[in-house]
Formats: sequence, C-alpha cells, structure tokens
Amino acid sequence: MTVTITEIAKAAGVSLSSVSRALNNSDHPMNMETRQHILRVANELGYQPNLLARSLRTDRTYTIGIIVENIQSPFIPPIIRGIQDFLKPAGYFSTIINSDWDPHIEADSIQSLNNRQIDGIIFVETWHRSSNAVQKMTGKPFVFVHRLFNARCPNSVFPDDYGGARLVTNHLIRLGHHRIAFINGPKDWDASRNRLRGYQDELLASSINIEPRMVKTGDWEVKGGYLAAQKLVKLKKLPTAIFAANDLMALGAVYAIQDAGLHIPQGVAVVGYDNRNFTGFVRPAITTVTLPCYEMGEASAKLLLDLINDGVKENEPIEVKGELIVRESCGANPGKWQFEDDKGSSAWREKRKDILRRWSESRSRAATNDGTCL
Amino acid sequence: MTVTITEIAKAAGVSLSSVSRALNNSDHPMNMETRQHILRVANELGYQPNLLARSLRTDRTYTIGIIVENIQSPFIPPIIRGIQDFLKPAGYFSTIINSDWDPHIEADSIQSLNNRQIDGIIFVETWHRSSNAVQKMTGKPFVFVHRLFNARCPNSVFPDDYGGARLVTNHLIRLGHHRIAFINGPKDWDASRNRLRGYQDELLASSINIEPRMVKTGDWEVKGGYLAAQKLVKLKKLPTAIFAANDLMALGAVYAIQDAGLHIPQGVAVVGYDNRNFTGFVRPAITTVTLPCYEMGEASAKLLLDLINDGVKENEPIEVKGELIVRESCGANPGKWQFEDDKGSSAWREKRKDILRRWSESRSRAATNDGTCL
DNA sequence: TCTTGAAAGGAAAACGTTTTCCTATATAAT
DNA sequence: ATTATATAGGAAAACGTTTTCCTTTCAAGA
Repeated sequence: MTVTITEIAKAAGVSLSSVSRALNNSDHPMNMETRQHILRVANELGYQPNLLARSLRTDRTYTIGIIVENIQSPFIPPIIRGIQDFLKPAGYFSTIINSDWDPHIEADSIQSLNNRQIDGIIFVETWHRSSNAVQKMTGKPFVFVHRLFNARCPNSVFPDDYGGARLVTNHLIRLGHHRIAFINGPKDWDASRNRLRGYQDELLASSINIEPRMVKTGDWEVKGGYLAAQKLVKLKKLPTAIFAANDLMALGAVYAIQDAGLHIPQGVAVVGYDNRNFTGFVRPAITTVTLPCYEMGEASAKLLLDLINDGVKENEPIEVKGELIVRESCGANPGKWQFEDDKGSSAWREKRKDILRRWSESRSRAATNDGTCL
Repeated sequence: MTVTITEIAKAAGVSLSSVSRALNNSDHPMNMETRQHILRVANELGYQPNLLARSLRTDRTYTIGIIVENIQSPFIPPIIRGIQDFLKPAGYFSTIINSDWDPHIEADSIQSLNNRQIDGIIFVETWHRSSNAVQKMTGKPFVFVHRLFNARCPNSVFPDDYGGARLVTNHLIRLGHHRIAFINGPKDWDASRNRLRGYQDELLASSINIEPRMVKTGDWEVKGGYLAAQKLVKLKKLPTAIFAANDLMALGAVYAIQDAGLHIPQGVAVVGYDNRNFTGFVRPAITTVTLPCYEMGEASAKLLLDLINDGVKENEPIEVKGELIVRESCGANPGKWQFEDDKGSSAWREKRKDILRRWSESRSRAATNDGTCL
C-alpha cells in the first residue's frame, strides 16, 4: 500500500542504499544520472518518507515539546505562535502539553516527551522546581520562557518588565505628569517587583519624589485595580496619572475614576501594562506597554535550536523589550480615536475573505472539484 | 546509556520476547513470577520505552494532529484544550499546526503529519476544500470542528448557533421586550445566517412582527456594531433591545447607545453572542450566549477516538449547544453587579499560589532540593 | 606496468521495539 | 501408554529507514 524505499529500489533497479543516498543528498559520491533517475521514480511512485523509521536511526525527531501552564491563558498562544513560526522553516513540529502548574503533571509530561524522543523542550511559565531537576529528567536541551517570574536560569527568556515600566512612566512624565500613582500586582511576583522598580527609578531619574501612599497593591484583576484606584482618588492630593501594573487593573482604575466623577485622561490619566486585546476597544482605549510574548517565543525557539544543533550548554538569559502603545487613556492622543479591531479575530477574517474569493473563482473556472462540503 | 529492552533481557536472564510480553501485559501465557521479576528488573534499571520504535511496529503513534486556523484566534485555545483534556487519559499527544487559512500550508501540514504517522487529524476552523479532498491526502481518520461556517460534513462538530440565538432572543422577550433589533455578521457567514434564523423564529414563535429595518449588518468588530447601532438608535420607533450576533458588535452597540445619550439596559437592552472574556468585565457587563468551544473540542476528540479505534467511517455531524449567560446589559440583573475576573488569567494564579505555598513548605521542611533557580 | 585512490554502488548491520513462529515441557484426555 | 492441549519461553523476522562496511571499476600517478 504505502510505498517504501525498498519499492523504489526495486522499481529503479538499484540498491536500498542508493535510494536512501539519493533522497537525502548524501555526501557519498554518486552518479548524477542515477540520482535523478531514483528521484524521478520516487516521485512517480508518490513516495512519502516514514519519519518514524528515519528518527529511529538518526535520533532526531524534528519535534519539540512545549509545556505550558495552560493554553487558555491569554499570553500563552502568542508565545506558542512565536515558537512555531520560528521553528517551522527548520522543519520542526511541536507537541503542546498543559501542566496546569502541577509538578507531577509536568514530570509525567517530560517523561512522555522523552519517550517520544523529542529533540528538546520549551517550558512556558511552567512550574519547574529547578533547572537541575529538569536536567536530571531529560537528557535533551531545554529552555524556559518566563512571564511573571524571572528566575534567571541559563537558557531562559523573559520580558524586560523593568524597562517597560520605565518606558511608560517616562511617557507620563513627558506628558507633564508629576504626581503619578502606581497600582502594583501582588508582592510575591517578580513582575510586580520589577515593574515597581522601573516606576521608581524613572521617577528618580526625573527627580520626582516617590510617595509611598501613591503605591497600592492589587490582585492583577479588574477588581483589585478598582479598589486600589478608589483609594488613590480619595487622596487629598490627587494623582494626575495612574500607572497600573497590568491592563486588567488599569481597566479597574478607569472604572473607579469614572465612578468618582472624574474624566480620563483630563482628570486622571491611566496607563496599563501587557497590551491585552481589550485595551484597543475599551473606552477609553488604554495606553500600555506590550508584553512581547510573540518575540519571547521566537527567542526561546532560536535558543533551543542552537542548543540542539551546536550542543552549547549554557547561554545567558535573554531579556526581551516591550513597546509603548499610545492610545487614549494617557491623554497623548486627544480627539479622534477609533477603536481597534480585535487582534486575533480580525486578521484571519480578512484572510478568509480573500481565500473565499479565490476559491469561488477557481470553482467557476473549473468544475473539477468535488466540493460537496463547502 | 539509555536502557533498552535488550539490557533488561540480559539482566533478567530471559529473552527479548519475554521482556516485551511482560512490559505490555501481553495475552501470551506467562509465568507470574518471571513477569514480576522482569518488571522489577526493568524498574531497577529505570527503563523508559522508546515509543518511536514501538510505533514502527504497531503502526500507532498515539499522536494526533490538530490543524487550526491560527492559535492566536480567541476561540481556538479552548477548543484545543477541550481536545487535549479528552485525549490525555487515552494517552494521546497532539501536534498543533497553524494553517493561516492557506490551502497550501494546510496540504503541506497534512502531508507532514502523515509522514510522522499520526493516528488522526482534527481540523479546527481550517480551510479545507472538501472532505473528499482531505480523504485523498490522508488515509487516517479526521474530524472537522467548525465555528463560523457549518458545512455539515460527516464527522464534524459545530455550534448550535440557531438554538443559541433563539435562547437569547427568548430571554429578551421574557424580559418584556417586543421591539428587538438584530445586528448581524456579514451575510456570507453561516453563523450569521443561523443566528438570524434563530432570532426570527423566536420572534415568530411569540407572534412578534419581524421588521426588516430592525435588522442591520455588521462586520463582527466593535466598529461595525457601533455603526449599525447608530442607525438603530435613530429609528423613529426605538428598539427596546438590541441583539448583536457577536460580543464585539454588542460592545460597539453599547458605545453607540451611550453616545446617543441613552442608558443600558434601561433605555435599550443589549445582548451579544460568544461569551468572550471581556463581556464579564466591561461596563455594563454583557449578557450573551456561550460559543461552546471547549465542549466542541471534547466532542471532536471523542469522535476522532471512535474513528481511530472502531474504524467507523461516517458519523452524523454533532451540534453543541451554548448556554445563556445573564449579566447586566439585558436588564435582568439590576443592581449589584461585580465585574468578573478574567477567565483564563485568574484560575491559574490561584493554582500557582497554592503550589507556591506547598513548595515553600516542603522547602523549609527538607533542604534536600537543589533549588538554585526559583 | 603497477600502485594508489577516488567514484560508484551494493550487502548487511543497526536503531528498539513487537510479533510470528517454533520448541519444550507439563498436564489432561483418550 | 499414547496423543492432544495448554503453558512457557526462546529465535528470528519484521517495521522503514540510515549508515557502515565492503567490492568493483576506472583514471591518475609512479
């Protein structure tokens, strides 16, 4: 049924070895004509290699594992996409597993991946006890992508939260703000610590006093941002701007400010962090800093590929910078704001439209298709 | 280095065949003690099976391919998660590929998956010319998951858009609304057609006139909803409720209504469709119907597994029902609304907290770990 | 003319399993 | 006592490749 290398050999009147050599452009010297002949025969027979069998010999599956916290988390898909886009040209596929932050699930997953002889693993925001612990479990290369805690292991990628916080704080300062409040995430998160440091250092750099009462702690959710901003808005000396450590809390702050009868950005400006999809179509649209998920994915894939190919053992951790996205809520963009399309939803709809058109064209041109089902 | 079945055989003083039989609980009769002995030896040596080699013989990889439009699309991850959660207990892994709606990429992907000898494919909202065309490319079982166009192929899963539309329309009617407008998606989408039918049929069922001027067409985005609602709000006889065919347009409608100086839900009630994450923390929170992505994923995985195991060829398409989610914008929930946490973000944070706690406990209890890196 | 070496290709081992045969023993049935 | 059958286990083939090793041919260099 399925055509194997043996059948090609038979059909072409050569040996197994020659077929293999022809198909793989082997170094072994080989007559150009026989090679062509073999390839032609292979093509005619519609040969498709059995990658399993190949891997058994070569010890390379061209498959990596991606262990993620949960694929439903908002930041995970762009990271995965970054990884896959980078890996695809190299011929790699990826198997994705949810760890749900469970060390046992994670350990099992590593083992399963190993049994499938994958070439490497990327851990995305997963619960790993330590680099060494993972090392013991798998002989294969692996890389960490951290989002909210930046354990600086070798071979890891993480966002420049500190720089991003400075970026957006600086933006506020340059808009003339001097009384800038900060709503932080829970204290035990590295992201919280680093974004706070960025905020503080940028204030210092502009010789602005850091007032402790201007710093509140939230819970990363809308509600926490709301409660924190409620307090800030009651301060005798009102802040003129609020920087929330993520977009959800920024949105909460927006609500609290509005509930206090103030306007955004005229009364109080608001900025967030992460560049979540809703920031572009919420009212007012929220100025923010991107969490460069896609780019982190790319970087981690590149790192892993290097490890796989060159066998390098320890690379410096890689820090990826975010980008300032100026929208309405900071006041830099007065007037004619148009809500953005939902990133993710819109792009492919366009694409689909295009394909649909071409498809119906080709359909009317030739009636060769069997289009029973759409 | 890696321990193989051969080494177990040597160490246990038995043949290869016996080891294999012991490890696989084979039917072949076998002395209980030798089996135990072999298993013990395997365990001591830390044996891990090479699944590649096994698959070469068994023709089963316990890996399926999931070809998705784009993993960054908002509806894709929950579908994937549904698939994976269903497949995991059966020992299946999945390889995910983005087709970007490109027939060539899709064809290539199918081929690559085939070469890796996967056991089956789930197509999620992907551009496939037809069931037959795919059939020709792969000998393996496959299943379709449709979200926005419901070509009713055999072995496919799709949402009950019609029923969902009736559900939410009925909800409005029971709240006392008689003048209900509808903002539809582009006409060439099946989802648009079915949601429109549901809306109309439900009105008819309650003997409410269908007024063509009450039906507008949008673009699935906030902007389209806004523009459509702007027109609706200018009607001489104002609708008392607007049903938008998706949540983004519902949000746009909310903005247009607010801009017209009307209140939601008192002036005009609004409902959406899909239950996107933002509907729970936007103001007002939007009443909607779930697009049952997770459940569709589960259903498709179940279907595929049946196909793989029983070799059944054609199953009836499966329709998955959505659920009404009542929030603020319809008016049924007056007063004390609390914005919801972001689904996806919040759940795992809790989990992480819990793990962190247990981890630090065990850390203080025993200092055996090597926790250099977090 | 002889040796050396490159070019070309075939035979067979190897990868780590499962599975098909086959053999030997012990037990049951005749 | 002989035959049939179940139990237990080993030898070897098989899965589809790649790769090592070997052989043959032929041209170049001495």
